[in-house]
Amino acid sequence: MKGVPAPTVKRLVLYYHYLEELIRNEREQIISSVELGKGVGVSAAQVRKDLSYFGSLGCKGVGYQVDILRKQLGKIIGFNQRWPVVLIGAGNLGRALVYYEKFRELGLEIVEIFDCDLNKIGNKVATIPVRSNKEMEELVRQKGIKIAVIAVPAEEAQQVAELLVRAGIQAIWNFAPVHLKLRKDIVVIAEDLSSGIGCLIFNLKNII
Amino acid sequence: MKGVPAPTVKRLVLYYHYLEELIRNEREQIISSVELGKGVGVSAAQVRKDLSYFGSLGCKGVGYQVDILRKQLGKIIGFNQRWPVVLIGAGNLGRALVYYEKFRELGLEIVEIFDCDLNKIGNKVATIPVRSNKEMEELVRQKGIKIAVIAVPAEEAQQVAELLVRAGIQAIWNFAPVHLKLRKDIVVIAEDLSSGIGCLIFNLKNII
DNA sequence: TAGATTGTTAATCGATTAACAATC
DNA sequence: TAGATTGTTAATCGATTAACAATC
Repeated sequence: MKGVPAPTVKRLVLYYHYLEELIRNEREQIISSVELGKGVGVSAAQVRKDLSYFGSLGCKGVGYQVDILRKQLGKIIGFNQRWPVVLIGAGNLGRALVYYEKFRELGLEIVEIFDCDLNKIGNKVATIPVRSNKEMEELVRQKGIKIAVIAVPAEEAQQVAELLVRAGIQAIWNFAPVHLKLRKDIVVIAEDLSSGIGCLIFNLKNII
Repeated sequence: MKGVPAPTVKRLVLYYHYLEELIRNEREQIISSVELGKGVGVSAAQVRKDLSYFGSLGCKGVGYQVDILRKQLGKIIGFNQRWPVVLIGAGNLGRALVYYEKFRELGLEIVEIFDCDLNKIGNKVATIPVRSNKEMEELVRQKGIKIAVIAVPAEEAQQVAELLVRAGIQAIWNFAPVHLKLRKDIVVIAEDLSSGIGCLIFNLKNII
């Protein structure tokens, strides 16, 4: 699965959601690249190209079978497995993520929460106790957890990330607006909300 | 400001944050494109190219003056103004956004919250009362608000968006994992967290 | 003057789009 | 068979990188 462009992976998720919605609403059994493209705001050629990275998922002259394609995309992306996850940072954002339903539906399950704030340690978020960062390394290693979510302030993110990598974490979903300097083989997804704010304001300013 | 690539705008925000951090830590007064690039994980050529869209912000043979560049970027992006914002959806994600400090620091201020859930209407989030969606159109129009944040379930997003546009909203920050079909002149920033999850899992699966 | 670094142009790279043969 | 639609190749487009003249 090397050689798949990053934008393609993002769109696979959009296709997946759209197909899910079709299934929920019991719409058509078959969908064409034109319809799927319209549904997610992408050209039909783009849809076909994206899907073609993973083999022949459709049927020439017919289209794609909705339920099968959904299942295949789930498998391709990895939504079909359960991934235990640690969350670092039990602030507002971190707590919201714990309660975020979609998270679990897609296979990510927060199983441990860590924070360095003594006022938060010992509290529970939903059913999960907030533990001290000092316990993190041992627990992550012991449970063999591979994925971490960083929801700490920008100043702490790099330090926390290094600790996570030392503990054996291989993929990080980073909500702090900083570039993490880590080993090349660590997967880092930057989910910086302020870049979204920036694009929003910039574009608005320039149409008004 | 037309012709600026979208990836460039995202990076401007990174530069802005990095410069802020330098200022907070009272580091150097001057920074080169090489250093700035290293700081945010981008090539020096990329930094210079990005900045060059907005004129000559540096000094040949010297570099960029940190505090001045920060201020200029703030102005270019639009972080120097205050933008009143409405939030639709007072669920976990919506409430977290209300408490999200960065938000206000960058100029976005949530001034109204709407929801269609009778159990939520009338409650307060921080100091802001949750109102019925039915009051939205009038209040948005009356206050002349231009920016909305959609934090409702996927099924409701399109409908809410149409209502917002009717009320005069010009830019939407959309957290629902759906493509909004709206007039071309409406700015829509898709902040779909599940696409982040997808990229994370996909990439992890393919290195293991 | 010598060294450093910008701003910009040209070259490269990669992603998107268009077109069409294959085939249901 | 005629119509529809995929999968794929080639053409286009746009963004990134490399190179270098300008200049502090």
